[in-house]
Amino acid sequence: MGANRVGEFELLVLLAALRLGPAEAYAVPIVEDIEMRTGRSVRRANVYTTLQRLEGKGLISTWMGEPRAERGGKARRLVTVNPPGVDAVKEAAAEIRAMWGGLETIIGDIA
Amino acid sequence: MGANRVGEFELLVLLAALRLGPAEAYAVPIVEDIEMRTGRSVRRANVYTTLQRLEGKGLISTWMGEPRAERGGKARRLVTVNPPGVDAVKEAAAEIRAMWGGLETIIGDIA
DNA sequence: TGATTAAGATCACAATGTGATCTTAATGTG
DNA sequence: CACATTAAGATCACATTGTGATCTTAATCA
Repeated sequence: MGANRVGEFELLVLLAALRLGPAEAYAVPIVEDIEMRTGRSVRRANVYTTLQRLEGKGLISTWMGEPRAERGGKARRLVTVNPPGVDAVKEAAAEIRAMWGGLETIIGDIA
Repeated sequence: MGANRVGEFELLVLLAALRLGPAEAYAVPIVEDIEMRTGRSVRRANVYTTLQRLEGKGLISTWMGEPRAERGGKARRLVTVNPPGVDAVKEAAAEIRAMWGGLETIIGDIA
């Protein structure tokens, strides 16, 4: 427990991968998901770096998909979140819940 | 907007300082607050490091309190969260809400 | 054949996280 | 009075994570 704490951006990538699902999770839509939801700008390169680190920790697995018959239809590196990755996400959720508790009145419009 | 993104641990320290309030926020209870709520173990030294960095960014201000007539009653370095610090916390809250939205069914027991 | 497009990849450096270690200033005690 | 004890503050180095610059590859289109 707690052995797999992830960084802030790593968590965003895990969440995007979970939302997209194994058939659709690869760097480009991961970038789009994070950008659209948070409004911040994300480099594809940084997603690759992070995917490599997450895979190194065993939190995700990746594999190359099939090339597609479209312009620029290069094979995609698809992503699936492994059970330890899901655990890390759940632990992050628990931590967030614990730390934000009771602050609504102090900060205002958290909820 | 978005200019003051804080790291994961920096955010935990800001939240603890907000919860404790200016009269009670100094390193020792900040450590206790984070440990009790998250269950993770926190070094006082790391809180000092983080307080220095947060103060460097202008997100908090600190000052030395009065020594107390108790054993080990050394002056405490008290902490107050400045308006930019509150903004950073609100931005973090917004980001969390945006990124976690719609994942309840996928992950299970988030809420 | 060369342009265009979608996608993948490496690298270096910056920012943040974290453990080891030490110091200081107060009171208690033999 | 000297020394122990306690609460608190501080510095440092190193590990981990975040991020921009830059380049490559593989597909179709003109």
